[in-house]
Amino acid sequence: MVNSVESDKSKGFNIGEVVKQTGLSAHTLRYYEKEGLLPFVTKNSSGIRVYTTTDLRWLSMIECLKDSGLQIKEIRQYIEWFRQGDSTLQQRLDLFANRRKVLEAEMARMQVVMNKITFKETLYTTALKLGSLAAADEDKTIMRLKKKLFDSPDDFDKRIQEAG
Amino acid sequence: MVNSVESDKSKGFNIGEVVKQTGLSAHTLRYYEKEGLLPFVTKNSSGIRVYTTTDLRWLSMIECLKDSGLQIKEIRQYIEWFRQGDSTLQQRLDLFANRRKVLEAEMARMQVVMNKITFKETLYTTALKLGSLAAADEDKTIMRLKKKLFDSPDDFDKRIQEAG
DNA sequence: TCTTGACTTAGAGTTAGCTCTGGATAGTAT
DNA sequence: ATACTATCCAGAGCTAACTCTAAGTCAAGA
Repeated sequence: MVNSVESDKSKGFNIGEVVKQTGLSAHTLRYYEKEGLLPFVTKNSSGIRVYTTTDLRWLSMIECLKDSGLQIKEIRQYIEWFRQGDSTLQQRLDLFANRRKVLEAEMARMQVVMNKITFKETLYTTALKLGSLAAADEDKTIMRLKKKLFDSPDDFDKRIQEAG
Repeated sequence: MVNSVESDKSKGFNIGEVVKQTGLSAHTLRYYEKEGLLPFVTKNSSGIRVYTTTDLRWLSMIECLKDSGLQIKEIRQYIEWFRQGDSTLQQRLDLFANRRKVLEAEMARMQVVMNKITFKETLYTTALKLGSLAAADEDKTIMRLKKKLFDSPDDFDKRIQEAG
């Protein structure tokens, strides 16, 4: 066995194991640690990192916070708050409440983009069928769809109609 | 009047006008042009850029494509296809179809993140009410919510439960 | 013993997308 | 004419989040 740490799960995982489980690179794991994102990781007598299941849970949490749009330094701030205990409950609640608002706005934005992209997909499908983009632009079904999607009081939506 | 170009709309807009209308900086607009994203922008006899309404529509399109996750160079590729005319209809359709798939996946991912963040928000609201995170973790309502949200066959979701 | 391969460190390099600097020129207002 | 603002260009600098390099340590298998 090359990885003795790996074979005895009670002692935790070495970095190679964590790479396999998380999909993150060893470089990235060390980078996260340097940036203060994994303050619980310990090292054995040879100086080798030993990751526990708690560290793996933190990595999942970090992934979630990252996906929510948080930067590394903001995640570090959250972890520092966590380590300070119940005196920082309010700060952490504020952070999650803010994340939820940001995510909601982001998802609404993405829905708008999705509508536009879907319209373009339909437009180009018709263009291929008819042989030209100009013909598709004159197509009754396309014109009706365009009207339905973009003839709203939203100036931005109106501006996008003709390009591309 | 400082901006004579601005006051005569038939001649188009100068860069300052476009900055106001789009929220992009003049630097960014020149950068986009340098990167081949605005091949229709012309210059007057003094070398000053003159933007038309078509250019503004392209900027809206570029914003949409950027929001859909496309990189600058991929947007340039799209614009090159557009300029090549109907011979590239298939490529452009493929691009939009791919964008839709990517966006759908991204939105599904974001919904998962949203569930986790919303759970944390509820958890920390309860923690503040009860005075400690440990107490909130023992709370019946929280435990039921946690079970409902994360006791799925999804290993990832299970792993996240305890951290933070 | 030697090789293999995973690990260690500090620190340099990369990529995308801007963002800014400096110095010159152009156009308008008084 | 003077002052002021907007614009031009080339090119350097910045930030985030990695990503890699170099030089060396360590443990296990043949």
